[in-house]
Amino acid sequence: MNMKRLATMLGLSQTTVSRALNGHDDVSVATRQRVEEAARKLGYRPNASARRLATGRAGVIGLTFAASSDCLMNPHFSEFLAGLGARMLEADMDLMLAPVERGEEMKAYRRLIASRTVDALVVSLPKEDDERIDALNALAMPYIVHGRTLSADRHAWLDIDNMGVFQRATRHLLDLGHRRIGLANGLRGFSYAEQREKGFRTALEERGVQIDENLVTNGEHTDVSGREIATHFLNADQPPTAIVASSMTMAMGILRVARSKGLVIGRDLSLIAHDDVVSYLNPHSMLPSLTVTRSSIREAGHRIGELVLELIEGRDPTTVREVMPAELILGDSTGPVPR
Amino acid sequence: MNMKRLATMLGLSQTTVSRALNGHDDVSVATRQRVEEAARKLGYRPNASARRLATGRAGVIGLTFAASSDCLMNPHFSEFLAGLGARMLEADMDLMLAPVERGEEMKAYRRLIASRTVDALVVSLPKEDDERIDALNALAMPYIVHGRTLSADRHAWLDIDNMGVFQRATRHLLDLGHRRIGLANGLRGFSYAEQREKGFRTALEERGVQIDENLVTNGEHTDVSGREIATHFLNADQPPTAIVASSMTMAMGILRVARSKGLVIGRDLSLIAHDDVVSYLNPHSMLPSLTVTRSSIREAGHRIGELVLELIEGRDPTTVREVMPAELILGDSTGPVPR
DNA sequence: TGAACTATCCGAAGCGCTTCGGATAAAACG
DNA sequence: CGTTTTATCCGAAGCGCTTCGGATAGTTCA
Repeated sequence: MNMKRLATMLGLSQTTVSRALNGHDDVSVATRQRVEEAARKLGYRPNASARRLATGRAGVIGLTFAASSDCLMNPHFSEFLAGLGARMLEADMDLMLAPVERGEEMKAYRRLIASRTVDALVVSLPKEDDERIDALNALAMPYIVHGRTLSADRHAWLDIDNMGVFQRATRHLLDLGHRRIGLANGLRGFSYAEQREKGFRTALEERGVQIDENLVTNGEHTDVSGREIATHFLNADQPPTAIVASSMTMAMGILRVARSKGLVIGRDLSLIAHDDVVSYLNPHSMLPSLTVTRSSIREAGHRIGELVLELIEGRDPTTVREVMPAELILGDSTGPVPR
Repeated sequence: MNMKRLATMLGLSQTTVSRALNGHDDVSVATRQRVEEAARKLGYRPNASARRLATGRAGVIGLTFAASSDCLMNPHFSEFLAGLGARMLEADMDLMLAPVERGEEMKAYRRLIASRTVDALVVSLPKEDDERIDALNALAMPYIVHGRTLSADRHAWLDIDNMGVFQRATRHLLDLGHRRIGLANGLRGFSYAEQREKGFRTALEERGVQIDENLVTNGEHTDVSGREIATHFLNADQPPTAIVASSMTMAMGILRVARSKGLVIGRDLSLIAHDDVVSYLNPHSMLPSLTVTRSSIREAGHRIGELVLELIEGRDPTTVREVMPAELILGDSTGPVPR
């Protein structure tokens, strides 16, 4: 069933049918209803390719995902997607997922853009100095970055205040008297991790606490990585009395190692983790309940959907700069420094 | 840059350019090279919509994902996607993710089909008697089910032997002398969960062990759910001496509760979990290392990609029936029944 | 009452690609 | 040497939609 047939069946021109279905105002109410009813009854759906070809709009936004192993973002990816997808659903748009090899994102972006498959892109996991920005800016395709680069004034972005939130977390530990604090951060290079480290360092510096570089570590957001780091920390000559972790999965690994060493969390060792609010990793279900810095990655996805729609409508990308709130929520995993 | 311009620049007809680029054999090697070179140099990419309109093929396969909260499949979803995506990448095809409200999948399928956005669909999480099968069979669109329904002869599918593998796991526990065995299964209704329960029951029945219905439970694949079930089990008058769990996340919850009750896993309580090989949930990194039934959901995704391509090529769907291997891997979480 | 609007509708071109059915010239054949 | 083949190439139609620029008839206005 295509528009031509529908039109002849109705005794109307294709033009009128098209305009009726698309809500133009030069068609009478009566005919519009007649057309809409017939379309529904006959199950008519415009051919997406034809419409795209004619309008130049795709009704699709694109994002890449690493088809090869992708430990880092996996647990967060689907949460983000769920939020983004919810918003796209409301707007009757689709998500195109382009699988890519790590670091080959631009290839996929170019393909999606050149083949006019998408109306906009969502760029994930930016580095501080991400080469994608320049490349995309040269390409005349709206895009928004989840996170931000050092040249955030040159692209649309939505982020959380990674630096601020880790600074707050570290300060909290300092307030409790801790002086030897370890950082179990995400992988080096990614903007969020660099910002978090900066927050961590700033908090220590502003209190005049000497930073032990052995206590500043990076790893994947996995429990394995958390265990490695915790082992490294706790076997040191002067183990830290508190740890700030970049993800719940890392925190789980840390908890396990601490427990196996007979340490009581919240007394012998304090722990704060960042919680992206992944539904199946609940800090309250941990023992003890974790003190976390929390910001819902799903909500971020939803909001990014909103913004990307505005970008498609022509909003100036450089005006799109949003910081999602992140809060420090106290649990039982932090306590005063043991004497 | 479009094909017309490219053709005139080369002094060729559009036809020849098209045929050269698409590898037809009625164009000389010399011209083909000339065309390919020019296309590369000028960054020409065929407009996807136009090609789709002309060929009727979309170069896209579609799948739905629940935009609302979706605890059950979240952790497995991106793994599956990664496998599927890897295969699609090789074939230069894209994935269209249609966000849907739970249970509204058919709406999305119809939209994707009617608008000719996709060449095939991947159906996830089937129920035993899934209404999508009949609906899709009426729709003349190739699709493959990840899992299978009770009428598996009416659709293409790829699955693991859920029944067999849970039967094996249960038998193993019986061999170790356990008689009170609990099942922490996934949500009722889903085919995989029903099959697993069937395997569990069959193993017990074939040894003449009376089944205590209080020990047959269902829940989401989360650690919270695992904790609830474990609490329920271990507070009972006659707690089970062994548990079979449907996912690693559930197992984590169970471990935690057992530990908090002072039970030593592998001695006081045996535990087997199903492991979909999600990269950030590694049974070896657990303490103790878990005995698991293992089958990589990522590989399943990859294989499904392969099969869906064959379906698009016209392979008879009823000949597509594959069982992925699943193995029982012994760890330290299972041991002889305590006397 | 004739001119100027207004409300509705339509013809036809065009989006960028593929492909059917030739056309042309060179090569092979008897 | 005339006729088939073969190797290359091309014109034009068509995929299903949108939209520009009218066309028609009914209304309104001076």
